[in-house]
Amino acid sequence: MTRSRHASPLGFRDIDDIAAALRLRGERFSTPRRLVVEALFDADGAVSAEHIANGSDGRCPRLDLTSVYRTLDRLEELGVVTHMHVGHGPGLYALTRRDAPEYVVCERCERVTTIEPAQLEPVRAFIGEHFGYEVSFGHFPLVGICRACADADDGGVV
Amino acid sequence: MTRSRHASPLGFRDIDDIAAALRLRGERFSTPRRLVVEALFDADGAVSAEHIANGSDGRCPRLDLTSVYRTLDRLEELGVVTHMHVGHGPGLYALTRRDAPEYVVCERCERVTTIEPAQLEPVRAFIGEHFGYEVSFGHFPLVGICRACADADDGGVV
DNA sequence: TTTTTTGCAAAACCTTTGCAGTTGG
DNA sequence: CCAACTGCAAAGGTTTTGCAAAAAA
Repeated sequence: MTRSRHASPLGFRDIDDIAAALRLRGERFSTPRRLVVEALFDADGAVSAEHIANGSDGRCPRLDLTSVYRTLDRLEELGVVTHMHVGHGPGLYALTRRDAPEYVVCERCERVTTIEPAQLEPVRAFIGEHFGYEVSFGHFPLVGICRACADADDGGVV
Repeated sequence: MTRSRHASPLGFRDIDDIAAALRLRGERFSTPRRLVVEALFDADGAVSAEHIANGSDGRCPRLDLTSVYRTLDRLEELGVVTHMHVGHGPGLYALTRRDAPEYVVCERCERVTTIEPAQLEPVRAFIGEHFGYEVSFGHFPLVGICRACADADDGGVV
């Protein structure tokens, strides 16, 4: 099993890895920055800046929202963080994954499903061929109705 | 050619049609509302509330932004208007088309391409089958890079 | 005349900017 | 010590809400 040290789903293995990347660029790894990164490691999926600023729902000390946004911006420039836009809500941030996932979001319940880019290759090819666009669903996810919500409709409306 | 009176691409044929629909619901067809509707008829594609409020680039009198938003909301409830979200910008409004078009937007130049829903049926089927979502691209359009911008990249970056 | 609609002001929401003080290295 | 970072305050862009004045029917 001589696998790469980067076999994990994350581009950066741990907090120290990210701290090192920051220091390498002359940036500092302050307490607020550490808290933001920890919040992202702890998070179950993508979270809003406010979620992080509020202490990940009480799991860590509160931070200033501005600092969180600034930290997330820096981390995104570094490639450590990626954000996406779900519906009308705030931007959602997550640690960058090496395989750059794409998403489908339910516009009813906001459920987010992660998809491996390779699985969407047929869609990308079709749209490229027929309409001349190179589409991607990492920043602005696909939007639709998930099966559960569709089934709920059947029960309620029909 | 005994086609339906509704053969036009619009669900409502003209301004009087919309005025009638409003009055039918006990609503009034005021001057501001008429101006909003005229702006939509005049518009080349979907436009922002601000574009309408500012008089569609001088082609009609200025209106209060709030009233424009309220009018657009009412018209949307009536089914006369539909809005969509393009990138990070403001919502864009257009008269509802009977064939409910879908869109692809270039995230670089904001070019919006209209697509007949039938043409995207293969995409819808694929995503429904593989991921269990009924997707649509009328409210949150597909996002990608158009050919022109992709070609520009080739020139500049390579 | 009566009910709806308007316009203005203010606020809500998400995000960015400016700046003085704090902190990491 | 000094550059980088933080927190606060304020503002920017989009949209919503409250309310008194105006207008439609």
